[in-house]
This record gives sequence, C-alpha cells and structure tokens, in this order.
Amino acid sequence: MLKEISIGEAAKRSGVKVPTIRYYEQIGLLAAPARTDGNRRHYEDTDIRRLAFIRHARELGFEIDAIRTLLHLQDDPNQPCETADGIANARLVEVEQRIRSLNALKAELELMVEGCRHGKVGECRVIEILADHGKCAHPHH
Amino acid sequence: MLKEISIGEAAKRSGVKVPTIRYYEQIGLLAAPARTDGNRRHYEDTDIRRLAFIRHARELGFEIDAIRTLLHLQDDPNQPCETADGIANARLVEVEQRIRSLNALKAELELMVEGCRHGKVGECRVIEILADHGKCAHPHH
DNA sequence: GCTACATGCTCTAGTGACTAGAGGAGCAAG
DNA sequence: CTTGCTCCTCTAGTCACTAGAGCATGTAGC
Repeated sequence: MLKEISIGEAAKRSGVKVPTIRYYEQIGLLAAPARTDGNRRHYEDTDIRRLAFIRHARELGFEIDAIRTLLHLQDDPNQPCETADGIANARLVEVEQRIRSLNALKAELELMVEGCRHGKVGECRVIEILADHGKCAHPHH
Repeated sequence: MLKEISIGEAAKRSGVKVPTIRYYEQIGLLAAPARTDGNRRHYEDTDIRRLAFIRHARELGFEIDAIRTLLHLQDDPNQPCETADGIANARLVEVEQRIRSLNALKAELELMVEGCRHGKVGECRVIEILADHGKCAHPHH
C-alpha cells in the first residue's frame, strides 16, 4: 500500500513551505485534501504536481491570480491556449521592461560607487546622485 | 513673499503622492512640517529635495531603512562616506544578481511563448513548462 | 456673501503573498 | 512512558503603501 503524503513530505517534494501550502488551501488555490483519523492533511501525487506548478510559476513572477487562471486552463485541456499564451506574453513584456530599468540602475550605481573617492559625504556621489535626479547617467526611469 | 508649498504642490514637485508624503512623515522619514492657521502642512524647498531624494532612492530599489541611513548621512556631511558607499555597493551586487536571474527568466518565457502553437491547452508549452521544471531552459532558479 | 467643488485633515482598514508565534494535539522511537 | 518532532487552528505581523469614511478649509465664479 502507498504511504500517505503528509504536509511536511508534500513541502519537501514540491518545494513549497508548509505554512504556504496551508495558505494556498485557504485562498482556494489548492483543494482541501483528505484528512487522516488524527485530522492531518494527506496529499496525492496530483497535489504535489499542482504545488510544483504553482511554485514554478511564482518563481517566474506570475501573480496568484494569473496562476489561478493557468490552473483552470490546465484542468480543462481542450480549451484553446491563447489565454495561457497571453498571460505568459504579458509577463514577458514586464520582465523585459524590468531588465531595461535595472540596467539603467546598474549603470547609475556603478557611477556612484566609482565616483565615491572614500572622502567625506559632502563630496560623495552616492548622496549627490540620489539627491539630484538630473545627475543620473540614464535619467529615464 | 514666497508662496507656501501645500502638500499637493509638494507632491507635484517631488513626484511623491500626497498620501505617501503623509506616510513618510508618520514613519519619521520626513520631519513634520509647519502648519498654516487652518492646520495644513506647508513645506520648504529642502523638504521637496528630501522627498525627491527618497523617491529616487525608492525607484532604485533601496529599502526605507537604507534610505533612512542615507538621509542621516546627508544630514551630517562630515561623516566618512564609507557607509553610503557600502549601501550602494551592496545594492549593486543585488541588482546584478537580479538582472542575471531575470535574463534566465526571459529566456524561459520566450521558450514558452514561442513553443505555444496556438493549439489546445493539452499541447501548450506554457502549461507544460510550468508543470515540469525539468523542461526549463535555465533550471537554476 | 453664497455656492460649488477641490483640496486638505485624521483615522481606520485593506492590499499581496506570505511569515511568525501561541497554544495545543498526535505520533513514532527509545 | 516520556521525549521530541510534526501537525493542528487561530491571530497578528511584515513592507510600503493605498483606499475610503467623514469632516474642515480654501478658492473661484456669480
């Protein structure tokens, strides 16, 4: 007979922490599992896969609501995948934007650190650049 | 005589929203300004600069606590700027790390979107990749 | 002076996505 | 049988705001 999967075991296998699993159940992202006699949750393999799916999507920066939609799609494999495609595309655009602004920021931070000649704060470029946005190398953020 | 700067005007000039300015006052990031007869806040140019400083630092991803430290440094320009330099440097390392992981993520999202042939969800790569981490292009996240 | 209406005030509560802790029960090993 | 781990529920806290209620004040047109 199969050993039942406890919440701790589910956490280990899926990479989602125990309180987070309970939280996902609470917000309806994961169905409430069956309980043992002692009122403990026990999970099936499908639950583990669902949790891994959620974890992966969270790591990719998808919001819970987007994940909810993706999970609905997954549950009904005959739907056209345009919705999923759209969600992933929107996220891609976001990520590209974020990379651009982080690159601008990196240039600026390098300028700051480089400009700091370890003197007094009065001549420190970190403070100076932060105080005056006009001194930014890339002022478009 | 100078026109007094209202909170709304301060918001416009600094780029920090009105409720956020009040919030910054509440958490002690910005000193409580003088009030008019009618109990309205009015600001000085130094306050506007401080707000712009905060806004800029927030955009650069500095946390409020780091900003608080930077502001203390700014208030006392005879301190060595190593502390400010250290904060900026730590932030630079973070930003570089974040750019790297976002690039990995971008690759993965592109793979997903590209792989989606606008068919049914059953064969959708977006769903598939999310469900199985092993399919990632860059599995190191 | 009167009437709108914008802007300001304080206060409380809500957001997202968890995380931490209290206080107790169940369970396996020695 | 006791020790210690995992589990249970419940509430409250985190960060950096944001939203809204219910009032007071200021300003522009008539």
